[in-house]
Amino acid sequence: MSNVSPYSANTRGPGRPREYDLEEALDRAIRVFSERGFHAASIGDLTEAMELTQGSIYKAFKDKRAVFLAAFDRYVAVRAERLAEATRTAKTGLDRIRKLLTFYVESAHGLEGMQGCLIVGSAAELAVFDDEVARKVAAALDRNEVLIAEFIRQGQQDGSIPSRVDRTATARFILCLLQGMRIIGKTGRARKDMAAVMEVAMRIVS
Amino acid sequence: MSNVSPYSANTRGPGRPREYDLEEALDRAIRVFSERGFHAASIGDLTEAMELTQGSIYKAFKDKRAVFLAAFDRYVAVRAERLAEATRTAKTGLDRIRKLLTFYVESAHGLEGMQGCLIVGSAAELAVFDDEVARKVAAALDRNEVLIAEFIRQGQQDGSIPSRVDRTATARFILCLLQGMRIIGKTGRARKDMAAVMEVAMRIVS
DNA sequence: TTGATTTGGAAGCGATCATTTTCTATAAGC
DNA sequence: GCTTATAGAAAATGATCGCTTCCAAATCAA
Repeated sequence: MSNVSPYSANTRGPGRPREYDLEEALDRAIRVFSERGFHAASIGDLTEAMELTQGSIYKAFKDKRAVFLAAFDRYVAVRAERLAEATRTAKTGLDRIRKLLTFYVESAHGLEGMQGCLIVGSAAELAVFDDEVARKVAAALDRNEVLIAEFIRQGQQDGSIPSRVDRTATARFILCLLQGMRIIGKTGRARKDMAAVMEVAMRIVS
Repeated sequence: MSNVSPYSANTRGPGRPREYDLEEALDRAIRVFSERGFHAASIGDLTEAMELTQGSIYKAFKDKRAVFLAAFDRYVAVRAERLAEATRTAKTGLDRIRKLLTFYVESAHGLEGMQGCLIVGSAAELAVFDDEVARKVAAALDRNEVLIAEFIRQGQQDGSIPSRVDRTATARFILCLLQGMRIIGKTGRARKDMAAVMEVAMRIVS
């Protein structure tokens, strides 16, 4: 988790040191941007959530968009690490897929589900009018798709997933399903509803 | 398509008549809100796209949010009608599911895909902080879920879909997939990519 | 025709927004 | 200990936002 952000205070130069933890502040910014989106999140919302003054924010970031980009990068990195953790213990490719789906069931239900996914929100709100964000969103989705395809490949190699399964198409299919769960989760669904979706999805790779 | 909006000029009272078609204007508002989201869409964006002056907009609607709500309602109604059209000719329940998926493949790729879905965008941006929109979004998703479940039921009745398929879970599963396709489509995918996703999905009901 | 009523259009309003500036406090480097 | 550089806090700024007001134009009811 270290060096996730280029703003990490890994080098101490002269001057008064920060009194706050930047990654912690970014985690709070992530919540604000996820819930409200970029445009609806005001600097006031951010200062309140990050527990910083406007001055401190503008010392650390060029502008609101820079806060967003940093929050986005951290969100992608943190989620990737948590997903890696969640799937690490799996014995087979099929089990990795199951753990991946479980990870999203957990994220897409209840309060966390209603908080929403920053990638999904950014895709909906910014993909058309902000090229850099669009590229970041596309890259994050692609990485996920590649990861899923790799899980399927592992499963086909260890015999837990039938070889007739089309890796590329199925990986993209699961990617769509995951993002869809995040959208549905915005309306506040119960875990068991999401778990049922997952069980249906497992049929595809069995 | 008539009487889709309560603002339809179906009764002519006294006063100067409208010089523009309100549903046409709303269709343009739909595009703006879909692409940019509610908060990023300024009144200026709306006047330009709807080809109206600010005065005309505020004559027809209480405020920006009322424009949004009317656009949302129209979007839901128009999409429901188009979907009904697209699935009407189907002979079996399975065929209805196939046509439903095809309908979303068409909507989620290329330029229309990048324009995005107003329901998805509203879920991401407004579901947490606007109760009325949240209810509308949930209602629209529920109607879709019920429709899918009904298609599955028909398929099980006419023998085109196996009876072992769990109607409720599979309907919600397909709903997730459709919304996910809309998110992925925001990044500008090709039709064939979406069609491949659809083919994988068809395995679930075969 | 006349009065009532509504639209179209432009100018103007207060509020809020993101951002900058200004000042003091705190710490590192020489 | 002096310089330098950054942090923190608050006030101020300019721009943009959503919205209102005002007036001429257009139509209906009488």
